[in-house]
Amino acid sequence: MRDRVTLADVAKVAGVNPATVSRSLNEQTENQVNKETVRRIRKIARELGYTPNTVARGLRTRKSLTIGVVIPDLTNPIFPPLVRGVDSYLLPRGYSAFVVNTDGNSETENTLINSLMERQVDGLIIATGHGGDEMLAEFHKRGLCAVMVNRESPGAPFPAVTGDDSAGIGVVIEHLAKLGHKNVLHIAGPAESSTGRLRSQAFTAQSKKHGISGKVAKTNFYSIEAGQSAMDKILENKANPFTAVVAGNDLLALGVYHSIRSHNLNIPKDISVVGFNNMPFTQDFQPPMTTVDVPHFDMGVEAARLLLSQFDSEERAPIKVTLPVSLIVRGSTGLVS
Amino acid sequence: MRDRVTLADVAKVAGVNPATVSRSLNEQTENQVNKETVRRIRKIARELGYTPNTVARGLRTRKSLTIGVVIPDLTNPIFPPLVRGVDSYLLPRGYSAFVVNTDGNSETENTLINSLMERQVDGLIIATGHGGDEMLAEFHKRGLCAVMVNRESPGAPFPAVTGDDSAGIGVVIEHLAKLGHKNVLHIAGPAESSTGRLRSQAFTAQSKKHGISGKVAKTNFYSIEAGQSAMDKILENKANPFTAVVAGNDLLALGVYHSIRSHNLNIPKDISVVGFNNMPFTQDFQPPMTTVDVPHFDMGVEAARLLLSQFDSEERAPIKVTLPVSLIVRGSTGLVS
DNA sequence: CAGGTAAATGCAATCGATTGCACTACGAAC
DNA sequence: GTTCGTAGTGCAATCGATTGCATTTACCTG
Repeated sequence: MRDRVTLADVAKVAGVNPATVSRSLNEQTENQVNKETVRRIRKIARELGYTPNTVARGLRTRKSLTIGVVIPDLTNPIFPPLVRGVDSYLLPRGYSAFVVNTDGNSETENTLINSLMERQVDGLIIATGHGGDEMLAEFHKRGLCAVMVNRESPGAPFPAVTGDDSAGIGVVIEHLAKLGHKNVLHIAGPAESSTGRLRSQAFTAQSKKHGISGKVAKTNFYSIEAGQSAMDKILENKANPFTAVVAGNDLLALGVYHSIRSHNLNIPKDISVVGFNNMPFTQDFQPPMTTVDVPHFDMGVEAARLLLSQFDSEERAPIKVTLPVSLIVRGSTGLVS
Repeated sequence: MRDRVTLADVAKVAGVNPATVSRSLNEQTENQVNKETVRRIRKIARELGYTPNTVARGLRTRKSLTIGVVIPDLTNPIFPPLVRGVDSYLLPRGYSAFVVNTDGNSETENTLINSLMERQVDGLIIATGHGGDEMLAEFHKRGLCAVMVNRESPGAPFPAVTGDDSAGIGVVIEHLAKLGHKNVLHIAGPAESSTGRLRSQAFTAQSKKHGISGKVAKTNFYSIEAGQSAMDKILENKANPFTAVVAGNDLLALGVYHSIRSHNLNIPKDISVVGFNNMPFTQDFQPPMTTVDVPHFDMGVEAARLLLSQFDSEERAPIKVTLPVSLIVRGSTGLVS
């Protein structure tokens, strides 16, 4: 793209100083310029096809109007809605989002965050579950603006937006208790992720509260494969008394589906299964999945809102926003036979 | 983020000119500087925590190392793999991707592409199905680098990467013919999209070739809702002779699932259904969906590769890359009863 | 009519990095 | 002992827009 029209080009045609053009085109400063001149300059700018150079502006103003969004993996279907939520708040306000994928690798995460800083992002929205806590603390000291989403940040007092994991697990256990389940298995998400830990803790606490015998199996990733292999291991042990499985998220739950199916067992007749997130397509699985709806789009909106609100205010309180979740009962849970 | 370390800061500490620091830190120019000096300066830069300012560099070099990726909607599960493919090629080469969503709205598309241009993207990867052809032609004249993916661009001779739509529909029809289907319905994607048109044309041609009576129903969007309502309308007409439905993509096919189910019919016993794309989770639907696998990740890689290759070479030939597709037979297609 | 005020515009520095050109040494060649 | 080449650095312009300050012009007031 060559021969771009610059402020100076417009100024030359209009016979004025570039400064005047700059002021005329900016709504904040146009009142410093004669109304008639503004009209004339705007017209010329339009005719010449002038487009401001955001890069040059960013250099001078020290604002890039760009936000970095750090997620583990875009192909996990909970993230696209979250990103869209972020976008929906940022775009009308002149901001754009840079989305990067860490694949759960904290080294990759460091590299990518650094690359985002080099690109002068004004702030970060971080949705990765684990890693980089010491780096975040370092960044916080240096005055970086960031908001955590779907996670906490023990080391750095950034604001955080999360779903109500604890309450979500609560309604799940309550639901299973009502159906008569006494022995429930939790396929927990990775312990390095705060959602993994929180849901696991809540599971143990709530089980006890409802007089349910709750056991926990661990996984290293939030993925279908991890869920399947964890469940496979459980089912190999013939003498398992479980009548229901609470998975750390929907992907793990889907892995559990695969495992149960491959062992010629029936959901929910033999084993009930519950997911977490209500990601797209869970209602189309066989059977439709009972899960906990988490408002990911809204989480994105809220995170973006919090981040931008930090730019104005000097104080940076470690605000915590917890969004309500709700149980979606479908066909994967049933009465104990 | 205040108090960033700049080249000048490093230069002051090292007691040299900023130019020398710049040359020392750049692999292309470091041989212009004394080896010992380079070593010293690099050490100081590291100790001070210097990070280059990509914005400033971009202003001077007229390269942003940024690529704009224009897609209709990130929540359509075929796009995350495509974006990841683009990323996987760009990142190791120092580029980053700006992803924007147009929601199939060509006015939004214009706005967003303009915003990307203002941000000085070095090139564009465009995956939106329709709209903006005259704008693309204009951009092409002005020397913009772009690659179309999953679509053609009649108005502008940009390179394009697509799946082999025609061959895909071919194997689908062949498959259905073998199963004995004589009356097949095509729920076509929007006519404004090149995939919609191509698949529809291929359907008509291939049906004729195999002696199948092929009818076409149109939709305005690639969405579950559009597929469902289109199929609802068909099924209201009691006297329909169709034994199989070929949907324009998997989302439309899923809508067809919903419609068929709500009419208390069975897939594939009453009606066979075929999708297109093999998007994630199609194998987990009830029944698992027969569909055409399109290598979206590879399409992203290929698009990125083509785009970057344009930067070097002066000539910009309208290359067309067609990636092979393959039929994935699952449970949603069966013999005619 | 002098003096003051405000509106409108120009001037020039600035943001941070890159790069063509000029300059200084130093060693080699004649 | 000049002259020349070359390696190593410095100087200063540049990218395009923004903005504090200076300057001009016009108008108003006493």
